Amino acid sequence: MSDRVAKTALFDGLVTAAKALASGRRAEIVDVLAQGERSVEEIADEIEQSVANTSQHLQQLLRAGLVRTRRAGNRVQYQLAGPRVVELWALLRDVAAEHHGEVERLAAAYLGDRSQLETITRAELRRRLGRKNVVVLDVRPSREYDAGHVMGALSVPVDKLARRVRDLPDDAEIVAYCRGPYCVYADDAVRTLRRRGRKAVRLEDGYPEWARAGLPVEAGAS
Amino acid sequence: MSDRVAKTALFDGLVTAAKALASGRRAEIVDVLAQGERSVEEIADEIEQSVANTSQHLQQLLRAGLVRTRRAGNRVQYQLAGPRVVELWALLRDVAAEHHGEVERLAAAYLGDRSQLETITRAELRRRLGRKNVVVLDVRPSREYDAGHVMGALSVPVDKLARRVRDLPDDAEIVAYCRGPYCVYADDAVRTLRRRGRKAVRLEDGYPEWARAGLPVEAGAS
DNA sequence: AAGGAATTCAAGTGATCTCTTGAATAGTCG
DNA sequence: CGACTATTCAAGAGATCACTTGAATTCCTT
Repeated sequence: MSDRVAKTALFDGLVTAAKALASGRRAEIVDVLAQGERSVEEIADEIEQSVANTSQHLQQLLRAGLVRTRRAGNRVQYQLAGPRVVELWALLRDVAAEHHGEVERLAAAYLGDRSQLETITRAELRRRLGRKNVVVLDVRPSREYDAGHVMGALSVPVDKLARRVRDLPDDAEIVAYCRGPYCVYADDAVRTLRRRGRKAVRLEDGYPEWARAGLPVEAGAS
Repeated sequence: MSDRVAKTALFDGLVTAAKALASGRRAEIVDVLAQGERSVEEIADEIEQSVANTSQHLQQLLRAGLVRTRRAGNRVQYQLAGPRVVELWALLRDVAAEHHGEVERLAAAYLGDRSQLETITRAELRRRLGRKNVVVLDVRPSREYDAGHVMGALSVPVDKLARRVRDLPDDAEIVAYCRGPYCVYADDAVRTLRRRGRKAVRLEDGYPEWARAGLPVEAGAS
């Protein structure tokens, strides 16, 4: 085999992970799986694609080794193959945000105007953790909270937030977080809370990044 | 604009860097540019593609923001847009090696049997740096050495190694490095040296990774 | 062992990607 | 200012990709 052929094959191989993530739909899948394992149908639902199409995307992620399966009852549960995958997805996003101007405009179109929403870093949240009158709110679906959440956080899924605002201490500073930097839930939560006169900010990214950074987490229902 | 349309566009946008790196040829380009800036023709030569095709690949990398240009004399010099790009390429490679079994086989086909070649980590090289009778050999083309190399390394391009073996101290332990973990130069160098009875090992990765890790470097001709 | 739900497979269509060829452009240097 | 060279553009061929539809598997449950 000539050197050129072998080198071509090697670099084409080294690039499998990029190929696997070179589709917005597969990136969405990785983003969801970073919150915990899911069946094919649940993923299809989340990314709003047909089950057949979703299954094919999952096969590709599987072939690239980014994802693993496990049978549970009569469904197949997919999960990320390891922490490096979350890392890769995060870096990819960051590079796009840093080097590809377009992203900002697209984010604004999907998330709305964020300029009024204050964010804090993981380090800052870490510092505030456990302080009196700081409340950390996990606004993801409760199943994701159960699978793992920031130590001491309360589970209040966005769609239930309006009804539960009154349960939160009046004078608390509220920090909301959700799936990641481009997840709408925390934005919506902060807007809802501020409209009701609460002090609320959002964590700049989400649970997967917090966990990956080795910061304190816990699991289980509230 | 519906949420689904906006979300689709956002995730498609977040994935631009993956798309840009989803081609083995473009990955080769990034790998070369990690050694320093190059003109289109030089890159075309390195990746063994036509100039027109190479130019188009470069335009794609440019549009994704992974690469920058600068005019120098009557040619255009391309360079990587920032250190995150090297980081991304390295992570991509690592994930492929870790999760995609195929890579090992492809690497063996291109690089030959590596099982006899001892490697050391950056940390280990760092420790040996400056010790008596340890010689660090940069076996890349001398231009790449000039652009930046491991502190204290000697420049001996592989194609000149055979002639210069006798200049190396007899009893030295030799550490060779080149462009990265899948670069042939250091492998060839170590094989040549061992055939001649020298103690030689290779650094597990290359100069870009060393520099990115903030380890001691210097620039300029020897 | 049969019924049934979840998942995967297969085939087809339109869009996108890679590389080629040949020509156009732009910018430097004499 | 004009010639020359490096780079880019444009159009086209063949391969690959994303999604659809409809059917086939698989394997749990009863």
